[in-house]
Amino acid sequence: MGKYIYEGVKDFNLDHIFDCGQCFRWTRQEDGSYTGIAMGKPVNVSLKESAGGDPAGEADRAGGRPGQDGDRPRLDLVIDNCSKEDFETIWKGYLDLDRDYGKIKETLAASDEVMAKAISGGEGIRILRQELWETIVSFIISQNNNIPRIKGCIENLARLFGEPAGEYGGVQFYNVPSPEVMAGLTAEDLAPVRLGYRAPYLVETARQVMERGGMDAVAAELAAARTPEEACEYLRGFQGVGPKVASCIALFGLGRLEAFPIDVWVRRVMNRLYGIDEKDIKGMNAYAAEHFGANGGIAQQYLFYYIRGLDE
DNA sequence: TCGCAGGTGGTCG
DNA sequence: CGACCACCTGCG
Repeated sequence: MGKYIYEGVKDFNLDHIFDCGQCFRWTRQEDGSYTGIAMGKPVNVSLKESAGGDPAGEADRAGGRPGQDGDRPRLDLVIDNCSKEDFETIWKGYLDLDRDYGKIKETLAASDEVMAKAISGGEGIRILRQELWETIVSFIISQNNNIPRIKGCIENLARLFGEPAGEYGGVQFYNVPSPEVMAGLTAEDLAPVRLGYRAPYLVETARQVMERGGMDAVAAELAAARTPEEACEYLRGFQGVGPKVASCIALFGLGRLEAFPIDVWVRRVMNRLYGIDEKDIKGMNAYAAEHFGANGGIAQQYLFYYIRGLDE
């Protein structure tokens, strides 16, 4: 399979998207592209600048007017190992390409001065629309853990217990094992994955999914939830899923863009930039609901990327 | 060595 | 309820 090229992509930065903690199965290559797997398809994603002078993103960052092309530089998105059909059915949705992030950024920046600054640090973020089960597994693993180890655990889990998903660049890829498979395992079986105390959480959650009729049934119940709070309440019924993990699943696995996951980084940034007490989770949720509204999850990503940039 | 890393579950008061 | 605290593991 060859390359698929999506011409004229805007508000799209590979590092902002794949290195902001929302996903764990993508690896940065030496050339700045990312190789990874989603929906059982391994691909490489890169950007190519077509003719034009200015550095990418400047026009948008300064509050550029959408709809005006002018002599703005054009950026093409290149997906290698991707057919036109795969692009239409998988990657367009996964990469959230149909959403107008320029407009969202304008809205967020207009209502909040701090956010205007945060956006300029991660202006190319997009919320990936990830698979539900993989998102549940990933964020249960993420608790009290660091990103390199989270990635390692997920790779181990896929390699040792998942189905082969084809090869790319000389590397064999594997899918995260299904709830059916994981429900049949024990925490002991999972020892080589090095999940620590999270292993029994995953096994129990897989069993709970099966008890509820499998992943499709769970997804249907979650789709019926009117609000992200309702979805989170349901998700918190799973072992190892607390408020933060539930919120991440709602945002990244269900596409509930209002969800506003509050982790240690967001707590820090909300305290440092808005003066809200670090323990006042309720206050932070209220602030997000009022100022960020339907775009809470996207705002959270800008804040997250921003504070990480400040600390590094 | 010991603390810490994108929290959660269990136990108290 | 809200405030603690242990917890697998690997790294600095």
